[in-house]
Amino acid sequence: MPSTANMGSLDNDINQDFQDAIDVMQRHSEILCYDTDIKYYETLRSHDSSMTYSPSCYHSCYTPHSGTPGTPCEWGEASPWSHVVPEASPWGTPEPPALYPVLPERLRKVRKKLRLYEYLHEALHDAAMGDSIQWTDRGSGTFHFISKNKEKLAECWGQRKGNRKAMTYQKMARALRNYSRTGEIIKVRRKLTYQFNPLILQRLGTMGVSSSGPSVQELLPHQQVPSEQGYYCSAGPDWHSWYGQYPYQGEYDLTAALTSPDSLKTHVPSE
DNA sequence: AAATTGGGGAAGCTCC
DNA sequence: TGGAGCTTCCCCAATT
Repeated sequence: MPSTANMGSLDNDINQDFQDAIDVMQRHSEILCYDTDIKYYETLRSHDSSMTYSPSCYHSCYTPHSGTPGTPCEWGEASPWSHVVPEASPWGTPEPPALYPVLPERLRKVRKKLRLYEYLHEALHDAAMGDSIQWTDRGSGTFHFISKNKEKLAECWGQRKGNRKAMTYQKMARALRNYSRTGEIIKVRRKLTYQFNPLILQRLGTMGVSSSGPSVQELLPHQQVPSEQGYYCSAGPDWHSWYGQYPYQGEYDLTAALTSPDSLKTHVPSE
């Protein structure tokens, strides 16, 4: 098990990196609208006005009690979940406003499309989705799907995206496997279990469910994340130290994969 | 043995 | 118009 001191050091490093990244993003990024969310809301509203909306199935842009359906949520707002299911947050209280930095009006106009890993992170904080997806070890970003209801989560994801056909767990898992190559999420060798990249987790935790943040590659431009590399080492040497710190490390055959010359010549985090 | 889960190739679609 | 990020289909292997 990792020492608390080491983890704290890593946290500090990551926090500093993310602060820098966020500063840059706030200066340069254009945030694009979740048009698919709006479309989904419109679909729901037209089909079933009595439907109970889960914030994971129907994104927070609609606040049932506010009387402003379809209004895109703004970054300056507190947790959107707090409108819908105030008790749902695992933190016990609505998200502190600090987690949703107030951005200039110009930057709030539009946001990028929601990405799957963002949706999953969102679902993990949604009590209504607790029967479909749960944290295995929140500290390490490990989560698992509940076998019985995993299809429900997938369906919600498909609805949220406005897919032509119904999303299934199989298809969602296929998308998740693609994350193995880019490093956002990897498969844990445990049934229905996956793990967020800690940097992604940190960004999601810092910025709520925004999708405008940098990719792993953007965050770690000095790292090589070649798709040709093995699936467990796809995110480079930082993952080596990362796995060294969290549970399930013994379930990975990482040693061989991560000790290749290529994987070691890049960034190795200081303690 | 059957069902479930995991994995990947490949083509297609939508959005930026 | 090209690339990213899925989505969809299909097939097969491994695990339960």
